[in-house]
Amino acid sequence: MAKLSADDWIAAAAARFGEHGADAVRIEPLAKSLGVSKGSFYWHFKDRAALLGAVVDAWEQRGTLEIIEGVRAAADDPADQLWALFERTFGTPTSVDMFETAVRSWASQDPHARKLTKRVDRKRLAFVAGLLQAAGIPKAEAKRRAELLYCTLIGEFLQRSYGKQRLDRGSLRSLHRLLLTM
Amino acid sequence: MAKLSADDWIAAAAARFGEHGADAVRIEPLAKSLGVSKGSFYWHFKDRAALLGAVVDAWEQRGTLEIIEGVRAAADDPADQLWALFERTFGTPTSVDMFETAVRSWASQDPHARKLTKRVDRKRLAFVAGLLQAAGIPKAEAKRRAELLYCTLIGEFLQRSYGKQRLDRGSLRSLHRLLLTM
DNA sequence: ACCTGAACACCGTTCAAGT
DNA sequence: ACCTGAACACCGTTCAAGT
Repeated sequence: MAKLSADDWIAAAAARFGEHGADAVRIEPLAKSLGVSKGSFYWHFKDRAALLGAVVDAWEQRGTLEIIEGVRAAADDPADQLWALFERTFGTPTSVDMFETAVRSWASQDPHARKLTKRVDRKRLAFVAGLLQAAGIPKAEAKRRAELLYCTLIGEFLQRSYGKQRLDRGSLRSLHRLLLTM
Repeated sequence: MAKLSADDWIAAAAARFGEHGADAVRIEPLAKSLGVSKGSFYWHFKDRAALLGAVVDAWEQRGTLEIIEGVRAAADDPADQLWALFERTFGTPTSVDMFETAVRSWASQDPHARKLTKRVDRKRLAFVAGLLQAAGIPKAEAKRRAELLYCTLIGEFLQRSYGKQRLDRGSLRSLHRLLLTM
């Protein structure tokens, strides 16, 4: 039997976290699925909170930059970039948006997740506001619309977690048009 | 010592549910705070799931109609009604919007909460779509905008739970204007 | 460096017994 | 009709001991 690393625990925990929330991350079942005793967990982590902390840390890494880079590469025109952003966010796979929702629920309970989530939100908001400005919306209004758009996305994620259908192409087109209205 | 009714348990559970989510609703601490043994809980409810079921049932009663009535009474002009709706939803007290978020997280885990939340969402969406139609937006577009608005509200609630500032008057005004754009 | 096994605390659930 | 107290299972956490 190969020995486990902290990363093995984080990967297993992240899977459960994304599917069923922070609460479904339990040491004993995790240990069983990894084929070790639950006691061995405490060699890798101080406690359950430390494991959850590592899970959200890993999310911050990949959650912020990937999409931004993708959007920049996809188009030059700001209106097209906004559409590319829609495709990458509203069109994200279920596993990703479940994770987004799980972090936010957890952020309401846990100070570390809270600080980290706010940082992620701030970066994304700045990016979207910049994009709207580039499309000709005045700065103050661009900030407001960025915040509205971000709320819409987060709300869509949460509602999908209990079975709402994705926003269809028509709704996204309406949103695109409204956000760029002068 | 006065004996307890099922409603006493529901009230105590609803308070914890709204503040810290379904997960914070634990029988033993609840029993302690009510001054009885945890065993007595099982005279009133089949199990923990039944208690949570009763908590969300109570929410459905008051969560759907109160606001709709209030909005209808507040104004006659559809645009003014939309604004009255904003005040009653984006301006809701923290306890209410925490509860809204908690139900939705719970709905992703629990079939009963899921069915019930979808029913509540459907009723509210129909009301908002009707309101936008009355304001002159064509039916199909009114539906799309209602869904977008509802996403925005739910997203705002979730983000507030981890400390985001409320949308300010300026943002709400922008949203109001965009939703009524022809 | 990584793991086991036993121990203890906390909480969900059951149930026989109490008033 | 409503509650207690003891019992058991499950899981978080600790720790001495193993390799």
